[in-house]
Amino acid sequence: MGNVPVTMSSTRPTGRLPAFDPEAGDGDELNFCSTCAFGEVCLPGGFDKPALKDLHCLVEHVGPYRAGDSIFRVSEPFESIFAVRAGTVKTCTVDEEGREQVLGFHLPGEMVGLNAIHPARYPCDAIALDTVYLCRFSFPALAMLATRLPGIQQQLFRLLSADIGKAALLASDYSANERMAAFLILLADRYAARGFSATRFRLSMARGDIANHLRLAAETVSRVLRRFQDQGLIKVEERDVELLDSPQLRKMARCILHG
Amino acid sequence: MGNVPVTMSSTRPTGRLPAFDPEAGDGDELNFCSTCAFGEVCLPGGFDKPALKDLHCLVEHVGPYRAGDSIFRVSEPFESIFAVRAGTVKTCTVDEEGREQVLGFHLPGEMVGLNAIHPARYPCDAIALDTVYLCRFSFPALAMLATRLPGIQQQLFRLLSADIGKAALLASDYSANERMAAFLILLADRYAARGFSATRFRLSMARGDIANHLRLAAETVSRVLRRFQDQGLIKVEERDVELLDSPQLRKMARCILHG
DNA sequence: GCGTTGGCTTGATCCAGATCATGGCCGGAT
DNA sequence: ATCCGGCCATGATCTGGATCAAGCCAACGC
Repeated sequence: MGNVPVTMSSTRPTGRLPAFDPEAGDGDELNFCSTCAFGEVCLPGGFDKPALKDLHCLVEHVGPYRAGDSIFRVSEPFESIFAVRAGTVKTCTVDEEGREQVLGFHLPGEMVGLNAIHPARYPCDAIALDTVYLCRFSFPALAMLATRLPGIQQQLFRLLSADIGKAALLASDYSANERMAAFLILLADRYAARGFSATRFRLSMARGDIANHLRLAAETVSRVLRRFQDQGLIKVEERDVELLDSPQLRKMARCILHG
Repeated sequence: MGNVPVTMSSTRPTGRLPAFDPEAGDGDELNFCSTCAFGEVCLPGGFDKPALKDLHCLVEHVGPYRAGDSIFRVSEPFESIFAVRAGTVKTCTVDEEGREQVLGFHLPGEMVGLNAIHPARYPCDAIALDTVYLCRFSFPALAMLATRLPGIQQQLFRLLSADIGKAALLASDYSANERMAAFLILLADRYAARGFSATRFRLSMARGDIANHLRLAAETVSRVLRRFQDQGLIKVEERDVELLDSPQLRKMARCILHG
């Protein structure tokens, strides 16, 4: 692994808070999750010390992956699920005409690979969009542990169930404005849930990826972002975004975020 | 429950195979799943007899529901998941403008309610489209049982994971023809997996529901079905469909069904 | 230096499918 | 019988966003 120059955010003042140092010690087996920065999110709850110790034996810290590296590829046999510790992961399928289909983006604290349990093979590619560090969980081992620790089983059920809902969100038929607003608000909420800024963050994915994910043309994404900026809703500079009027954006997106 | 006149299919010769009689005895606790017609599908695997007995204590047969009856409503507290024994269930959300959004249709042998685990409340309505019989599983009890029986835990993980993939399918951006073809082929495959005819079946949902689910206008659904019929791909009569050229339909849909 | 390449923006045009309007059919209520 | 409402089909028109085309800019290799 050696000495890795972690240049997570280079110059501009983004919302990234504590300069996460993945090379720091993982802590002892009783509280590694607290140094893992997102441990209490990906496997929360008041686990007692033996439970944490069991988890610690199970998890494997992997990375760094560089932008463009693949974490797993479609049709590889399913073995592990991953939690993002740092960076952003894109999951996507490629149909036989070579057209890419972006399934989603995974931020720090979120899981990747849950959709592979059923087919027992990864149904999609997982690609690092920037410098990515992961926690890797052998799924068979995790499932075995879950039979002993109901809290972990419960958390796995919750994570899986939540992903069903997430996947359904984007399935509906809404306007380009509504979809873009919902995308920005969802990102903001997810960053906020992880302790990052909810108003300033970096779009680690290319415009084309956003477009693909929202089922729009890249040109439309450009135009909608510009429109939002002209209306004073956001400020865009390269890939850095600042939400200037989140309430208004949320209002535009409320039909998608239902509730 | 009394003597219920089960008129599952009234006159026309659909693909429905064995006239399922939900009033028949549920069998003893050692093999109730074999009389439940779909038991080996919703909870398959070679469970030993004690496992089956445990399951039997857990499951509750409910129904009949009539067309339009709700099985659960959005925001009701989550308590149970359901397996469809007979009939078709539609799940849908309604946004605050009153616009309906059809999430999916659930055929015999399929589960309903898995997306409610995470929010701990049902995130959608579940509506019977015709005469519906269900198996009801208390989820807390099922989860508890799953800690003792790894096979059941495994199956729950698989079901949840499969639903993520299913939800992602319709999320992509394809033409009306492709979406309609995929819809028909998926229905055929799902019926086939349950032992029904893969070429003749009944669309228990209204055209408007299909349209909504596929993010099309009802008029477009009409036109596409007519076009398919004119091309000799299918034969439509009211809500009964016969697939005349499944390979061609599958070819049209292959980009959605990826693989 | 210069050309190249990839990501992004902007304008002009086009089209699949939405929307609007109409009418037919069927089944249940009066 | 008659009415009414839900469902479905079909033709005419409209439009949001895709597509095509052109150009900008920064990073990179030679």
